[in-house]
Amino acid sequence: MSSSRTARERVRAELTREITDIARGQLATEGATGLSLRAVAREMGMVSSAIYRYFPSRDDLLTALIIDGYNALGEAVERADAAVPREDHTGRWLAVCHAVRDWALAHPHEYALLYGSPVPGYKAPVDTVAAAIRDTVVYGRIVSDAHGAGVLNPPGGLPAPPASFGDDAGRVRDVIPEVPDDVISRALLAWTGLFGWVSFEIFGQFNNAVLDPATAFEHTMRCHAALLGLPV
Amino acid sequence: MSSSRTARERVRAELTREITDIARGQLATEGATGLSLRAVAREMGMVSSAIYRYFPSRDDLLTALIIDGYNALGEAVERADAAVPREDHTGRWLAVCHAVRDWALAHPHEYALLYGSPVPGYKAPVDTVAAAIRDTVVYGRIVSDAHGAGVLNPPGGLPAPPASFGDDAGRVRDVIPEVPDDVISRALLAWTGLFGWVSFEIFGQFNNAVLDPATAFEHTMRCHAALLGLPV
DNA sequence: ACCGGTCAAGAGCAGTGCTCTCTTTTTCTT
DNA sequence: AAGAAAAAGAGAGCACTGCTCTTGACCGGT
Repeated sequence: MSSSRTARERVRAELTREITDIARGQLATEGATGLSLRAVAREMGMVSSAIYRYFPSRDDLLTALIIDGYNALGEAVERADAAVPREDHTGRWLAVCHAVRDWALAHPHEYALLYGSPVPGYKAPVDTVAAAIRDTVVYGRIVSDAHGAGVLNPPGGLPAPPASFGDDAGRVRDVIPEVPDDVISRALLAWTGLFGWVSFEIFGQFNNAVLDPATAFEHTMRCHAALLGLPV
Repeated sequence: MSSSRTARERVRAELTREITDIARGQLATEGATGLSLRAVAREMGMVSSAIYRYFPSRDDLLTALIIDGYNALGEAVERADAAVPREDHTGRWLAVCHAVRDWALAHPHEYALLYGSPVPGYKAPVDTVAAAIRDTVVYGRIVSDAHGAGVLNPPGGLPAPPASFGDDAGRVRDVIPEVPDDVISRALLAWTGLFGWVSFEIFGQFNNAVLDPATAFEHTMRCHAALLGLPV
């Protein structure tokens, strides 16, 4: 019977969840390298070796946390996008920007795990990629929708992407369907600009020069919207 | 006599340098968290406790490496800028962009140390800040020169920064002197965009979508130049 | 009633940062 | 020049880490 099997399976799932929860707590307070399997076990009243029944190594636990993080961020971004009328493309872009920044501010260590230096000796398994692009997919749909609605009106004077960009543009088109190369190029600029800003802020790169980042962020993201061609 | 004093001081300076060199090597191959004082000592034929005569803690060693890294990057950026005619502001900007990217590609772990997640429990001492802004100072001078020469011609349609941005703009003006708020705002956008791109590339955030990053990077930085108002 | 799979527990290995003490070497002072 | 003082190396040791292996308990299906 599957119910008897689930009896065991269920406590296993619950323990697994408890482990990741405690680990996430440690991550939040100590950061990625401060995450200790033994400390997690201690907090659970378990012996350290028992954890290995659930996660074969520390890296596997980290991977679980990374996937959770990507999903949490992706969900926040999805929710922010969904709260804005579909045809308000600029509003959707700004909502996504704020969702990313707010989530990063609320979970700096998790953000660092996702978008900071990769943990040394750690290579992201394929499982993470699907979760990793959740936010990107939302963003791609906004750009795609705006282009489809014919509201993209980029400022003049921008150089056109070289023909050799076509191959990469084709691959990026998987997440930003049906837009020409130059839109893809500008979309990449805005996307890297968003995360570049947030990373600067979270990682303390502004060196006390920007004390009111909320204001500067809002305005910079508005500029990015204008560069993309969104109406501002 | 100072020469007798330097006898000891000199071997001390040399050993200090040897420690940082070996540590940098470990950093390059293993990454920041893989850096081990004991391993450094072993490689020097020293006993681990002796290292503590030179660096009171692992974090202090890391700080030294961070300062070295900022200086190395800053120097690369300064050289790249100096190799371009002063009045070719666009060329200087592109030279700086390529210098940053090339240095990051050549020293990914060091780049991660500087611009990735801050090492947990580690906060940058004040000493690092001076070294940290070397590249920024070069960049600021380019923007300042271009504005002074009257060649900045940004595309229309960009929103103007809000008045509340003025305070932060004033502080940023320390490194980008004598330019109005809107130029500072655009300069911040380009600067964060540059590092956002490089971080995405170095940290593997492009997820196999951008296989020819050199081309896309060059074009994106050209776009940033145009947005700044530089002639392209 | 038994038997096979699952799990917790504990000991143990190799490694880490760091501290303390002890000895040797070098430098400064008298 | 001799002795005091400062600096540096060596080594043992503490508390911690990830991880492995073995042992013994429990639990569900035949």
